[in-house]
Amino acid sequence: MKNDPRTLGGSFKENAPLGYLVHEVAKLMKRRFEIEARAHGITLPQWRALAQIALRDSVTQVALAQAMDADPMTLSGVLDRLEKRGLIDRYSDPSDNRAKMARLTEAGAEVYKSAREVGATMYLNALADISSEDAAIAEGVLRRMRDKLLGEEAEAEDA
Amino acid sequence: MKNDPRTLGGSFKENAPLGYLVHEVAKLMKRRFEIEARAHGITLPQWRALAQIALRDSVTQVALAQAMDADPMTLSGVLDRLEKRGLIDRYSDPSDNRAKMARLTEAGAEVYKSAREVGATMYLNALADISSEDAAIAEGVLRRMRDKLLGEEAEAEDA
DNA sequence: CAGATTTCAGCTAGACTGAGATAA
DNA sequence: CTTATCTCAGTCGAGCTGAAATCT
Repeated sequence: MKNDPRTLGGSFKENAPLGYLVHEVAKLMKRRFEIEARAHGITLPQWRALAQIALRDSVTQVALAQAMDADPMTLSGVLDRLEKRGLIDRYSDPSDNRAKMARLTEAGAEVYKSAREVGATMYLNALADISSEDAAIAEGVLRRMRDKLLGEEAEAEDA
Repeated sequence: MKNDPRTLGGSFKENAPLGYLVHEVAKLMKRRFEIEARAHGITLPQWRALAQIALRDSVTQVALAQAMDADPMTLSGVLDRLEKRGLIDRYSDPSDNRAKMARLTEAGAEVYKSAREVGATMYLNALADISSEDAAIAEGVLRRMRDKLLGEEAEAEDA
């Protein structure tokens, strides 16, 4: 037993504001996903990379890093691990020898597929008994929060 | 420039589902908070620990770990860093010599206060131009997702 | 005795920074 | 020459595991 959610019960947990809830839900989803995906030896960032590659068939690392909102060096590490496990394949961009492209191997495509099922199952389960209207509103709220935060980041960079 | 959100524009970002959005917003809030809080040399988990201690005046590490949904060993590390920075103080529970209690030092209380302002500002800013009705619905949705995920975790432990 | 609480030692993946090679 | 792309080397905080010390 790593942590028993059944013995929590405090006033704080019940009154947690949106910011905390976002954090908590993200943490729980990450943990849950990684437990399920452990059989394939992949983590959430690794799965996100696989998904983005699958979505685009083949990408440069710059594009991948942007899509995943990750540091280029961080991404390099993630791809190293995926490559070592034989899930992806790196080759230099024929139109730009500086750039490297990443694509899924067959094994990678399989892992991606089963991990996607794991993720989808968890996701649908978490959303069960939530009306699609409410889900849509929540989605809109989060989207606006994201855009606001992204905007602030852009501003900070200009300074 | 670590990452430029202004050059993203892809179909995925615009259609990201709730699960992804939760993850993205959590990541952005974490990053933003840590940039602002760097002056005090604290991270998000450290701030969360400070907040939970402040909220309760003094706590055992077991209780803290539960409140933060963290591993006891992970928490021990977080507290080590806070103690080394002189922000908290550890002493053994007079009623149980195995347990150690943590409480804020004066410096810790100050850091907590200013970090709370940073967090609150960021939070209010992110929620600007979102109606309180929508925010309440989003809160409810996230709360249900959290409870569902917690429930699944409890089930998994029983197996 | 069993069980709770903390910590030690050690591991991993991720997120950074600064610097450098290489190519556009 | 300047800029972009990736990687090396190194650091850090976080999150684990297994095992031990200590106390109830």
